[in-house]
Amino acid sequence: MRVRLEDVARATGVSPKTVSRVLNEEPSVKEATRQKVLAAMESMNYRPSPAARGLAGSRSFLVAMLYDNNDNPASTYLAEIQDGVLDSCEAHRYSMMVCPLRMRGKDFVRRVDALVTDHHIDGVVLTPPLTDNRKLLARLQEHGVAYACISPVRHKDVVGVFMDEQKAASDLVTHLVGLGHRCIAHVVGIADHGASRWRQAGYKAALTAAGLAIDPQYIVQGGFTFGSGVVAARQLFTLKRRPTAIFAANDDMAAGVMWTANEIGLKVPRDLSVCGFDDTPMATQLWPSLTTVRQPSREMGRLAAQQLLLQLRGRGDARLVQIPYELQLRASTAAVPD
Amino acid sequence: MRVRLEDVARATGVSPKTVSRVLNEEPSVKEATRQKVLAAMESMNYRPSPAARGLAGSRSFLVAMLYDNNDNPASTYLAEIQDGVLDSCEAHRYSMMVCPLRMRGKDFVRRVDALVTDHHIDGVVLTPPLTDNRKLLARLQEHGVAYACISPVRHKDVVGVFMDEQKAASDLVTHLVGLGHRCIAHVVGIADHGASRWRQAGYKAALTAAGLAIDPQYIVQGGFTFGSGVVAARQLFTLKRRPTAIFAANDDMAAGVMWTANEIGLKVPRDLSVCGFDDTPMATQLWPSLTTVRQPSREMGRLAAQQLLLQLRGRGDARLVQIPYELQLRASTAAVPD
DNA sequence: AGCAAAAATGACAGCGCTGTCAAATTTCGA
DNA sequence: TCGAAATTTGACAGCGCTGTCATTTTTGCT
Repeated sequence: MRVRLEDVARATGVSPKTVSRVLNEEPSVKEATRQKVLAAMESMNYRPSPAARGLAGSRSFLVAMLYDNNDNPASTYLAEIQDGVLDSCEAHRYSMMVCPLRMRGKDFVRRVDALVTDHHIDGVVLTPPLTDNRKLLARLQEHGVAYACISPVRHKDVVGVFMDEQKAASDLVTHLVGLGHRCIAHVVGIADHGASRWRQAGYKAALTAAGLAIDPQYIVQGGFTFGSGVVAARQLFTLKRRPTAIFAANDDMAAGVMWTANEIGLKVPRDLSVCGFDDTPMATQLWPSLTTVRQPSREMGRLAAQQLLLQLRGRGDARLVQIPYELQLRASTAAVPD
Repeated sequence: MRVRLEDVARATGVSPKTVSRVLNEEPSVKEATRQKVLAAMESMNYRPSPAARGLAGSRSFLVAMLYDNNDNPASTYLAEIQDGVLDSCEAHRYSMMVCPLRMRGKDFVRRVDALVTDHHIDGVVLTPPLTDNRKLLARLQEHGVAYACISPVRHKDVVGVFMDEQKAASDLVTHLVGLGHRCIAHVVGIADHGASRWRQAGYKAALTAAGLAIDPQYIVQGGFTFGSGVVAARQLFTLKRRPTAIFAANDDMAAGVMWTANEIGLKVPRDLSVCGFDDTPMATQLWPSLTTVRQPSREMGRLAAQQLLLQLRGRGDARLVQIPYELQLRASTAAVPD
């Protein structure tokens, strides 16, 4: 029925162990032998049994993508990252599991234990805000499970991928300033997310650099959701000196801001400039199309997984890769008229 | 280190095989024994090794969610279904893998072979348009892999979940007629998708029922993407008798239509009513919010997986579940003024 | 009470691979 | 040319569980 390693061994005239060595790319196999075995594997269409490898060996060739689905119900962001991770996994014949975790709740870390123990996971890709959960990281280390992070807050001794979000946010706000805006508000994301911190810091840095004061009234809390953008915008619109531009910490909230602007009859960008962050598909689908910062989620997923696999396969130095950002200046921002 | 089945057996004073029986919910175990074993498992925090179970037994407790990622790059629709499938899997201690498949290309079916053979997959959840790929279904049957379908075209001998999309579309268009619209256009989805066929059929049925003629000019081809909605709308807007309402076969295309309306200065819903289908998150985030049909993707994923597991666990009759639709009448549709 | 049938349990091999360690082969310097 | 070291290969056990089949215990009936 199934072609087993033993079959390949017999066909090649070597021992099963040698075939195993070839399969696992172990060093001490004579080149001629390796070629013979490889050829036999190919022609017999041999495919190793993950179950057997996992059971017998110390590796499972399984990686998991972990995410917090308290704050992230089925977002495009995660779907794209997942696609990227999958890409890298397939390239190296690893399999991927997706594991939503509810970061709130006591059994959160135990879920990880279960996962890791059950499936013998070799490594995980962590998405924010899991990337900086101390307990989680500690637990993974205890289990000897490697991990790569996407946009982690702490960069020390971490492998993965990140973007200079603060600089990007700063550039974006500087662009608003360049358009003549002086009253620029900011809708903050979920408090303890790195993304919120960096984007807010960038906002402040740009204002300061432009010699503008930072008005606490112009900084309102949001939660990365469309709805929270609506709430924040309503609050901002009641201010006596209404902002002429609003920088929302992500596209969803920016969409909420634009929606609210429409609701009260403000015309974007004539009466109000709006910009977001992430460049989700929605950004180009809104009217007017949204000025934002491109964050290539899929590529980030791919790179993070790539670094993780580098580590797992003992192939040289995995590192924290920086990925460039890109401003997307579109129709939702314009010069302030006077 | 790890708690094994044997450890539980020793602690309980029974043979490993009996513990195995309890684990697999086999019938012939005395209730008292079962309870003892269950208690021991619990207190020892025993978790079976999926690798060992897969290797030794005939089941892997693994299901895969298959989708075609040629036409579906990282959509919310799939992400939600995935969430739902995951829900059901976890409820029954099954694991899930996600498997993008490129339906174009020769090795498409071989990818499935690989998947199934490699991981010994017990069953798969199929999403459109995979649900009706004859070759795929045949191959799965050959492999003895059970499957459940989400919105399959053919309903005969199929397990899974579906909605009466034709009726829903018809209701929606009837609603437009009720608002006084007589020139109602339709943007069709990808040609061979069931969704496209049903929605178009519903459109036609509603017009016919209302005694309105079906004008081929008012039916334009789209591809389920925002961009294709834009293209379709531009085409419709050049017509001498411009439609007063456009029913797009999904929300993405409806968003494209609305975007294009904005582009040429048409005000929705004053100058044009627009409606979509699916009720993606975007529907409420557009301005004006989109009239559409609610399709509970997550619930559908959950139900499909549930039926699949019913089948896998030999628990009675899995079937094709019908799920009710729900019209979401929002701000993008209004009475035609005269 | 006694026996056949049914129910419950156990012994044992083996799923397909890898880790350990020993054996065979090759390489290389003197 | 020979021996020690390095390289390459192989034998074998066992990972944690389940399938098969044998054995023991219980049940139901006369």
